[in-house]
This record gives sequence, C-alpha cells and structure tokens, in this order.
Amino acid sequence: MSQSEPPAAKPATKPAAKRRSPEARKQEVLAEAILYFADEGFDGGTRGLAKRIGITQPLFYRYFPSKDDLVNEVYRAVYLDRWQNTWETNLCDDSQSLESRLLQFYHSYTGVVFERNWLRIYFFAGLKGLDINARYLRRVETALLEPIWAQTCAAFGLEATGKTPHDLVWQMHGAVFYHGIRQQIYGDASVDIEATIRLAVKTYLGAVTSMTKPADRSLGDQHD
Amino acid sequence: MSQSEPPAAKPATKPAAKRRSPEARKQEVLAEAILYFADEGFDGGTRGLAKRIGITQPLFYRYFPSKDDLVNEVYRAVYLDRWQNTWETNLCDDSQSLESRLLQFYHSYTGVVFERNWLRIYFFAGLKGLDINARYLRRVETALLEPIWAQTCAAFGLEATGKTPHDLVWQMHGAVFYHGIRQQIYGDASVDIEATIRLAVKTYLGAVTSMTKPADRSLGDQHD
DNA sequence: ATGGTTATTTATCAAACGATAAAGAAAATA
DNA sequence: TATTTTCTTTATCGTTTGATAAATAACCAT
Repeated sequence: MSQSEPPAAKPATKPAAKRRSPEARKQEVLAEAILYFADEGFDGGTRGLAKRIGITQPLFYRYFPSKDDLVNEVYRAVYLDRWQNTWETNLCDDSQSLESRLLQFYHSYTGVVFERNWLRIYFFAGLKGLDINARYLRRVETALLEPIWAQTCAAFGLEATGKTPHDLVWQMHGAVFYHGIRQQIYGDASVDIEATIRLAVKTYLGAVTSMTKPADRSLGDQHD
Repeated sequence: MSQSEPPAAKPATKPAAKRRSPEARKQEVLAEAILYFADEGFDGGTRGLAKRIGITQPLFYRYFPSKDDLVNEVYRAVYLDRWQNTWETNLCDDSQSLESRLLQFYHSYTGVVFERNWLRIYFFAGLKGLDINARYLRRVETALLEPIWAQTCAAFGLEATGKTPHDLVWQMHGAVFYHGIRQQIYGDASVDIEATIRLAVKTYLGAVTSMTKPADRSLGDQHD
C-alpha cells in the first residue's frame, strides 16, 4: 500500500473523489449501483457502494433522496431502458421465415437478458415481492409471446384462439429462460446458449407442425 | 418501587414461552425458520424470527452457535430431506410406459419443488452464491435427467451417447421448472401445472420420435 | 418441600445500518 | 484577488443487527 506520491510524503490520508458535474456523478453512481446491487442484493449497504465508487457515503443523499429512490432508478435503468422495440417489430416481419425470426429474436433477447446483472436484479426484485417482475412478465406476454403465437397461427394456417399465447410458446420461452438461470444464477456455464435456442425453436415448430396434422402418428403411447 | 401491583388484573407484561425439551424446541425453531427465511430472505433478522416463534432472541444461541449455522440447517432440511428416492427408481421401472413414468415423476417432483418455501429459499441461496444450488443441480442431472435420457434411449432404440442427458431433457425440465418460477417467484398463478407437465412430456416425446425418423418431413424450413 | 439442573429471559455490547448537519475545498463569478 | 457557489467530506445521530453474560424461573430428583 506504500504508494509513492511525487509531491513530498503525503500523509496518506485519503484519495478524495474528484469533483464532478452533478449529471456525470449521478450517472456514475447509478452505473456502479447496478453492479453493486446485482452482487450484494438490495440489502447491500450504502457504505460498501460508496467505497466501490470512491466517494463517501453521505454524498449519495445529494443525488438521491433515499436509498429506496436509488434502488428504483436501478430498476428503471435495467429493465425499461434495455427493452428493444425491434424485438416486437422484427417478430412480425413477414419477409423472413418464422423460424429465422424466432432464432434472431432469441439471439437478441438472450443477449440482453442473460447478463449477470440483469438476471440477478430481476430475481432479487422478484423475491422481494416488487411488482416490477409481474409487470415485466406481462409485457413479455403481450409484446412478445402473443405476437409469436399470432405469427405462428398465420404461418401454419391455424385460427388464433383469442389472443392468449398457446402454452407451447410458454414452453419454448421457459426452456430458453431456464438456460439463463442455470448459467447466471447457478453458475453452470456448460452448454452453448445458441444450441439451446436452436433446439427450443426447432422443438416448438415441430410441436406446432404435429398439431396441424393430428393423426400423424400415435406418439406417447408406445410401450417400448 | 413503593407501590403495590394490583393482584387481580393480569399485568399483561409478557406471555413467556413455555419450557420445552431441547429436541422439540430446536425442531420448532427450524420449522419456523424455514417459513421465515422464505418470506424475508436470509437477511431477515433473528429478532423477527424470535417474535414469530414466541421466544426471545438470545434463545437461538443455545441451539445454534450462530445465525449461519441455523441457515445451513434450513438448507439441509429443505433440500436434502425432501428428496424422494422413489423418483429415481420409478423412472427406471420398465413395467410402465415411458410417458406415464415421466408424467408421474413430474407430478411428484413439482409437488415437492413448486412450493413457496422451497423455491424461494432455493433462489435466495443461489443469489447468495452458496454452492447448495450447484450441488443440487448436479444431483438433479445425475440422479434424474441422466436416467430419463437413458430410459428414453432404451425405449426408442437409440444408442446412448455417453451418459450426459440430451439437451432435449434439459428443455423439458426447464419448461416445467419455469412454470414454477412464474407461479411462486413472480406470483403468476394463471396456468394449470398438470397441463404444463402433460404438454412438456408430450413435446419431449414428440421431438425424440422425430429424431428417430430423420426424414419424416422438412420441418423448420417451411417459408409459410 | 428442598436443592440442583437447565430452559428462558433481561440487560447489554460492539458493529453496521440509513440519514442529517455542519465544515471543508474546488470551481465559478466578480 | 476576493467573493460566492456548490461539490465533497467529517462528524454524528438514532436504530437495528448478531451475539454474550448474568439473572430468573421452570422442571426434576431427592
């Protein structure tokens, strides 16, 4: 720890944070808070976060009225700001095959969602009972899964049964999402994510196909 | 205190916990701790837990050396003790069809795992970086998913490619597990769990079937 | 009843928490 | 340079946390 400061022997008192504009400082705090709360959970102390940033703890209260306000801004930054509207529009773009649209969507979606900070904060919030998760899930359903099912019905000539997405869509989505959980929450980074996506999409389309021709073959009744 | 307390009217001071045997008391504390930590997370205070049980806070330290020790016993009680060896044996019972074995297994498995306390503690532990989750997941893989794949290969006449379960098994498992997450973590209790199980098993068997007859039909390449 | 054992409580500690007020120091203005 | 502004720190408050020691009270054996 013996850092040799050029101008004479510094008393080694404190680094002291450089003075910054309120705008820049607030952004810096927010960015570091995302990393910090993703690591420690929302019970992480403000002093630990301050040390990580290199400022003193009371400085937070110049930029955020309370810790809760900081936490809420973290939510907003992680969830709302990372939502890509291209997901929805690309899913409905008829110029490509449904399969390639799904592959492309999940490639982009998992690129955002299967990130350590995103997923951990998502579960921290869910366990804390904040309505953020339920609202996000509803948005996923209406803005992503419902279009997926509608597009599927259109591609396969099925009549859409109301707007609610078929359970098969939830299954595909769950299979992909579970991969991210294994990877980011459990720390199991074994399998390739792209392979999981390809298999989930292929299985989904295969299941829908076998829905269209009901008497394809008696599967599920074989007694080995 | 030169004053006489009214002898009749109960002072309404404190209930005072009834004296119990160490064995019984420890079990009671452990049982309540499971409920408490599932609600509050592992950062829940020992005083809150004490009030819930109806004892005073220092009494914990007669039965558990520290809070961490109590937490560890909660893990053990929730994960290890609820594991059913019948899962593994029933999955390998050839007298029933593979489909009914899978349906029966997931019915029993989700009955244990899709319980609020189990799942919440599971994720609290996972987010805290405890190795419990990784170990449990490895047990699921070796004791459940590998047998499922082996049985599947046997039923369909496939040669098992090593022991590692095919990704299709992970997909089925993930689809089912994701349902529990939506239900217990996000609070979305919309769909029926049994329907999810049936669909996941059916989709899995269908996908395996289409693996056996490769040129069944060109699925996944249709341009609507 | 009497005395010993032990389950439980009261009282208390040191540390860490979120938060506030006042002092200090860098930048901006004059 | 002198003065004002404002970003940052020091010092501190009140509360809550996990944990310990000593005092109380219930049970058991005699």
